[in-house]
Amino acid sequence: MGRPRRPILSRDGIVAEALALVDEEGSEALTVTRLARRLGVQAASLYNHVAGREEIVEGIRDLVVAEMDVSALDGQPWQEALAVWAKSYLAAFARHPNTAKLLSTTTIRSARTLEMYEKAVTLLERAGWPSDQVVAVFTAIESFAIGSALDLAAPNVMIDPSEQPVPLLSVALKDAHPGRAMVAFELGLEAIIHGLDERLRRLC
Amino acid sequence: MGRPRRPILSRDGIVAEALALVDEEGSEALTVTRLARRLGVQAASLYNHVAGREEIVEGIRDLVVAEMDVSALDGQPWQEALAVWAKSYLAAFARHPNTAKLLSTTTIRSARTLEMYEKAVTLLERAGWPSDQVVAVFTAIESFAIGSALDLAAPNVMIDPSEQPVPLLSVALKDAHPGRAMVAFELGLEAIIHGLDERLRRLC
DNA sequence: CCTCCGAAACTAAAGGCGTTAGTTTGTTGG
DNA sequence: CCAACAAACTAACGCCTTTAGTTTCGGAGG
Repeated sequence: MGRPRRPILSRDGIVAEALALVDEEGSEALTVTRLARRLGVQAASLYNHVAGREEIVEGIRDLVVAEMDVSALDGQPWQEALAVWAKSYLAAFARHPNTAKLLSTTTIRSARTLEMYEKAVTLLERAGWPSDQVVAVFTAIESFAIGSALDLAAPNVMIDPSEQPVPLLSVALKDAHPGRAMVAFELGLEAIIHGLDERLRRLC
Repeated sequence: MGRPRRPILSRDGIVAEALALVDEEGSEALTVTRLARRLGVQAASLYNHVAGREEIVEGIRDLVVAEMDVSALDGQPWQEALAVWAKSYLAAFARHPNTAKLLSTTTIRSARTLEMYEKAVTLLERAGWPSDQVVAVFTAIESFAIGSALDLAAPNVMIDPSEQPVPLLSVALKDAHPGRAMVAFELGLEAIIHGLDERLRRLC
């Protein structure tokens, strides 16, 4: 016991291991105790490097957002730029599906995330969207992306045969392949951007 | 102690109180212990009526879904039907914003929810959507609605002045009124349904 | 070289969580 | 009237997050 010859822990190492833990065992597995066990250390030791569990979660957000193609938001035209960005958004969550639940509701403080929002606002303003609609447009796309990310990780619907029957649904879900969430996302993304495009044209 | 003269608990009463608890104190407040305290009872007593915490959550889903206008899915045309339904979907979550986080990821077993899905599938098949796209279309709309519901309950973005500045974002968020999530939803819903409409017309 | 300080691990503990097992007591059908 | 059952209870287990105080190591100043 006592201080080790070489430090075992670091903030970045803790966050990275936390992401690995969530990837491998799900979001409920992210407890300080289990994380510490993986790191070969007592739970209390983490508090020398991190203020608490919440800071770890926010660190995970930063790692996931880092995998998104934020530079796509510099591109032209805005429809294509948003589409590329949104796809990279979902792709990041597809690589870390279990993080979606963890990140969907907590307060956003991550600098990288704010930077991403700033770029999106810039893009839409430049494209000619009225200032009072810019946030709504971006929010709509991100809400769709978050919802799709959750769907990606969602357990399958359970149909209870003792309840009233749902024949069409049963058939429709029968040939549900993995990747069905991805297909729905691509379809919806195309539709929403198409619809937004038309709205902007009507405004001019 | 011992059996009371008149029963204090019931499955429905427990679930109703759980929804009230989540409404008033947030989704993290939904613990068996705190729920029992509100009901004036020991935690273990709930297990006489309910298999566990998960069943309570699924009961909450049933109550929230019951507030949605499922009958709208019987309407015509499909664009209007889906729009009315989706608005009632979000309205239900607007009345119970804290439930969104609770319900966004758990396995769906609620009979009312399955019934709703069945109606949606029926609607879209009748409207002429190809069978292999029906689930994707509906999933896209529901993902958007879920994402918007989460946004409704999300705490505000925190901008840390010590980090790099985000000028446009700061301005854009400055005049963010309550109801901004609702505005983004209406805008996105119109866009996505418009886009889907066009896709269906191209298919025919 | 020694001492002292801060860093980084530790142990111990408080207080909350979900859940199970077994107990007590009130109600009711035979 | 009493047996069976229902619905509360207490006690306990093994988790959880976090705080407080302790031990040991490395390095900087004398």
